[in-house]
This record gives sequence, structure tokens and C-alpha cells, in this order.
Amino acid sequence: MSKLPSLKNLSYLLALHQEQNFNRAAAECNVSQSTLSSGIQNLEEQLDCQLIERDHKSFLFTALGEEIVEKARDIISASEELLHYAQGQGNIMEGPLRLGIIPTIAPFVIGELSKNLQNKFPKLLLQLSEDTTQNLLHRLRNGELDILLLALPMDIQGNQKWILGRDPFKLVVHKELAETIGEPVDYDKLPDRSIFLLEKEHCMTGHAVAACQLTDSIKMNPFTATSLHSLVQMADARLGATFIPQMAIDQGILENTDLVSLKPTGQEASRDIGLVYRPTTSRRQTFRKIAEEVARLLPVNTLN
Amino acid sequence: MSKLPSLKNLSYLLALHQEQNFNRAAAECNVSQSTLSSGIQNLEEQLDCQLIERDHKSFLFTALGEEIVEKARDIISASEELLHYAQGQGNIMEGPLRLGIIPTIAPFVIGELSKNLQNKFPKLLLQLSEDTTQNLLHRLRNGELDILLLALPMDIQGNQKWILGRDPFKLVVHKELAETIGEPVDYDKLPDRSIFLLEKEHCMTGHAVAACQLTDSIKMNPFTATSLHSLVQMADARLGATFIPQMAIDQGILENTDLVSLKPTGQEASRDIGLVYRPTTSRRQTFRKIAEEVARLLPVNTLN
DNA sequence: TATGATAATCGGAAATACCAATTAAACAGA
DNA sequence: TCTGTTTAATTGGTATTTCCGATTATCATA
Repeated sequence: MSKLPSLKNLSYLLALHQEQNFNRAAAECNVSQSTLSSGIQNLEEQLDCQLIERDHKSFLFTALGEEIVEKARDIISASEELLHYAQGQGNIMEGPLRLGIIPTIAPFVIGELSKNLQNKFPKLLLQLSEDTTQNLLHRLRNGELDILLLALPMDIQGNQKWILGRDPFKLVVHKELAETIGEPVDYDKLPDRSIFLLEKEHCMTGHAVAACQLTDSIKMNPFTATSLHSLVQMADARLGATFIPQMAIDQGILENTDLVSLKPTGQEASRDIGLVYRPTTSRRQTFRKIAEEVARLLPVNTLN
Repeated sequence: MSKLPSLKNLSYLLALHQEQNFNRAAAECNVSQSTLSSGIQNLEEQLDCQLIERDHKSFLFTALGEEIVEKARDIISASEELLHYAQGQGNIMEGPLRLGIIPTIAPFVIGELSKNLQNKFPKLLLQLSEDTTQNLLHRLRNGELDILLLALPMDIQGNQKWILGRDPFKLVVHKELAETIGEPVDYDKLPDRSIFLLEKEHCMTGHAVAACQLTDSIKMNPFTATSLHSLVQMADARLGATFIPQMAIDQGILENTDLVSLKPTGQEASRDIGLVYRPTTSRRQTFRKIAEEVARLLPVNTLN
């Protein structure tokens, strides 16, 4: 059996992959450029394969090198996790936890969530990060984040998920318009191009359109907002209607407006809320407790 | 950030856990006893926690130590996997694959399976191991095996599974008895204590009883056999009836006998066949290909 | 043609990993 | 009680590895 690669050399490889430059990577690792350089060569020798193609001045990771980087990342994070776990005397709810949340969920759960986690697990260091689904998935993949709170269905690539609950969509309109529409909503009674949605980077747009059976509807207005709060403002200014998730309404997003919420067409007009994590994680138990805490905050809790 | 533990020291810890003795563990690792001893001390210092309780002559792993061992095992196997992957130039169907199979499945798939794998993936080194479900799960857990081919439903502990397909049960009787019974089988037409089953270590007994709605039946004979071939022999000697899975019949287990197979009571009188693996594995893709190969050999393939 | 940036290489120093031998303790048997 | 055995820890010295600083080689570009 040949010798296992050292974690040190694997971490050199990760740094090099991140920085794409020997000097910067060496600085990152607090070693000299020569050390890092020979570390990489050492690794290539041990693994008996070419990780980077050298081009005298620059270099490029080989396909195999990229794959090794992926695997190395898992190994390094598992080792870091072991270290933290041991140093925390086996307390799984201790130390940093990097949670990514999409913008159409974050404002409506992070307040309550961090308060509850702080109470129950005072040694847990929750680090929140708000970003689009695609960016979050990328950051989960490269080890920048530990778990993601996303809206589903969604292609979560190679990752794993727990469905925590459902979040119904409501059609939100000015109260003067509400009477002419009725429940469940008949979209035909709305003027053309009077439904405002978020820009397409937000997965909520697709979810709302699908869940409320609005596909290709002439009713949609091509203008797109960047936050739910903007949509609320626009509806309140009688520019049209919009879809708002129940969790936002529960958090009082319609307070101090003249808006009312109606049940949209489609018997399951809702999005699923799920927690997504790397399949290779060794912190399932920790994540599970987080899942339970988040699920308790959702309009409909379906965590089994 | 404190320094990561070295893979070397982690492997010392694993060996010590396995051998429960410093000298033997050191021999296992091809190092001296003193090296291993200081390696462990070193590790405890780095992790800043007590892994074993020393008692001057002997020692005992602490609870935390046991948990660290689990995590260390995952890290070491991921590292070994990375090494093999790299050395195989990224070919995931290369190198050793340790597959555990229960005795009521093994004889009826391994022939075809190893032939097919040999053809498709000539560099794959399939290492088969036949054992009871409980033993296999234990050996999967401690890293001795990579994947298990089991009959389900079954408590697979913390592991993950794919259901590959179904394997129907057939009631097997001597042909002279068959006419008096009819299909689907009316157990009342069988004499009391005339159904023979495997000893209870074999999960098939429970599966057959449940699937064929035989719970607590007076029809069962308390004698238990240790293999399906014994059951066939007994039925052929007109001692009674028995249940045999379809895959065994397909492989000709009834050839050269005077037995016939009847469809038993219970509309889904079958067991599921599944592949079980550690949730922390980094070889899902490899396992998936194995799953596909196995599924093709089953009487009913349900792998999605 | 110089200049600056890059990664590889080289030689020596520092850190470490390792072993053999020894010690210390516990135990079993005479 | 004495003795030999088994156990893990300790010690001291050696071999190996790791790391750094300096240097080199190559290229882009000013």
C-alpha cells in the first residue's frame, strides 16, 4: 500500500486551486513559495498523477487535478470538523456553522432563528450569508458554506436535502381591487400585465408561476423587482397584483399597507422549504437539529 | 486555527481501536510501540482532549475517543479513496471494491455479477464477502466493507440505500402435493408444521413470513435449515413445503428435483433487494454503477 | 534589451518521526 | 513473597522530513 497523501499537502493544493498562483497560495498557507511548490510536486509523486499542467510561466489544473481538489476539500473539511468536535469535547452544537439563505426566505426567518439557536445552543456560532440559489450552491460546493436554506423543487446537483415544510403563496392586491376578484382567484378579472414578479435570478418567480398555474400568462408584467418589499410597494401603489409567500405575510410585510391577500388558483399553491447539504458531510446530526429549528418557524411544518 | 491532526496519527488511533493493544497496533502499522504510543499522545494534545483512559497496565477508549475513531475512519477511507482514484487516473471503476452479500442472495447473483463486472470494468477488483445482515452492517460500519447487498426492509442504522428491485417468494412443494393445494396457495390445505424455514439469523425467514402472511401460523415447522439448498432437499424428500425466492429458482435451484413452485398468498409476496453504503462515502458514482449491474440481474428491476 | 513576475531548484538548518533500550507498573504463578 | 511476563510510557540518539532563503530559468512586456 502506498503512503497516504498528507493533509498539509492537500491543503496546499486547495489553496493553489483557490488562488491560481503559487505565491499567493503560499502566503495563504503561511509557508514559503518553495515549500508550497515542492508540496505540490510531492503530492503529484505520491498520487502518481499529474495534477497541474505547467507552462513555464503559468499553470492549469488538469481535469483529474480538479477532481482531486473536490475530494481533498471533503477530506480537509472532515478533518477540521473532527478537530472542532474534539476540541468542543464532543458537543455537536458548538463552533462555526455557515448557513446560506436565499433572499426570499432570509428576512422572514433569520430573526427568530438566530434568537432560538442562541438560546438553545449558546456555543454555536451562526454565520449567515444571503445569496441566490445558484451562488449558494456554488459556495456550498467549494466548502465556503456548510448548509443552505432553499426553496424547492430545485436542481440541487449532487447534494442532499431535507424538506422542512411548505410556504403557501398568496396573491396580494390593493383592498379596493380585492372585491372584484374573489377567492379562489380568477386571473381573468385582473388587467393584462398587472402581475408583478421578482427578476428571474430569484427562484421564487418560477415557483410562484408554476404553483399558481400562471405559465406564459399575458397577465404578467415584464417589469421585475429585486425584493419582495418592492413588490409590496408596487402593489400598494395600485400598479397591480403580486405573489407574496405566507412567511413574509406572517412577519408583517403587509402591515401599514392597504393590501389584502387572496388564495391563488392551484390547490397546492406553495413552495417547499428545504435544507441542503453536501452528501459527504460528517455533520448530519448538527444539521438535523438546525432543520428542526427552522421547520418550527415555517407556515406548514412537514419535517418527519 | 490549530493544526489539523495528521492522517498518520489518525491511522494509529484506528489500529489501536481495532487491536485494543499498543504492541499489536504498532505491528499493524509497521512502526514501533513507542512511535505509536507517542503518536496517540500527540493526537490527544493536538485535539486537546482525552481519547483513552489509561490505567497503568491497560486502557479504555473514552466515549469521545470512540466518536473520534468513527470520524477518523471516514477521513482515512476518503483519503485512501482519493489515492486510489488518482493512481487509477480518475477511473472510478478501478481498484478494490469490497462487497458484502447475505447468504440468501449471494449464490444466485455472484456468478453472473462478477462475470459482467469483469467484462465491463476489467480493472475493478471485486472482493466478495458472505455473511449475515447484522455482521455485514457491523463490518460496513468499521470500514471493513464498502457496500452491502441486502434484503429489505431492514434497519440499516445510519446508512443509506438504493432499492434495486424485488424478488418474489414462491411456495415450493413436491409435485404430488401441488395439485391438492392450488393457486394462490391455501395454507389450510397443508398439514400442520409442514412449512420449513431457515434459522432466524437469516433475514429471509422474517421477510417470507411477513410477505406471505404466515405470522404465527401453526403450519410452520420448528426445525430450521441453514441454507436454501437444504430447504430444497427437505421439500424434495416430501418432508413438507418451503419458501424459495424467485432468483434462486431462476438460477435452477429446483433442477433435478420433483418440486414445483406455487404463487403464495399475499399480493406482494416478495422481498426488496437493496444496496447499502455509508452516508459518508465518496464513492457514490462507483456504487451506482454496481447498483445498475445488480439490478439487471433481479427478477423485478425497480432501480429508477 | 532591461524589467518584473512567475515557478522550479538547491543547500542547509530546523523540526519531527522513529527506533531500541529502558523503566514502571500490574499481574500471574511458584 | 519472589519472579517472570506483559503492559504502556519514557528516554536519548539517529534518520528523515520539512521548510526557508537564495538562486535560477522562463516568459511577457515595457
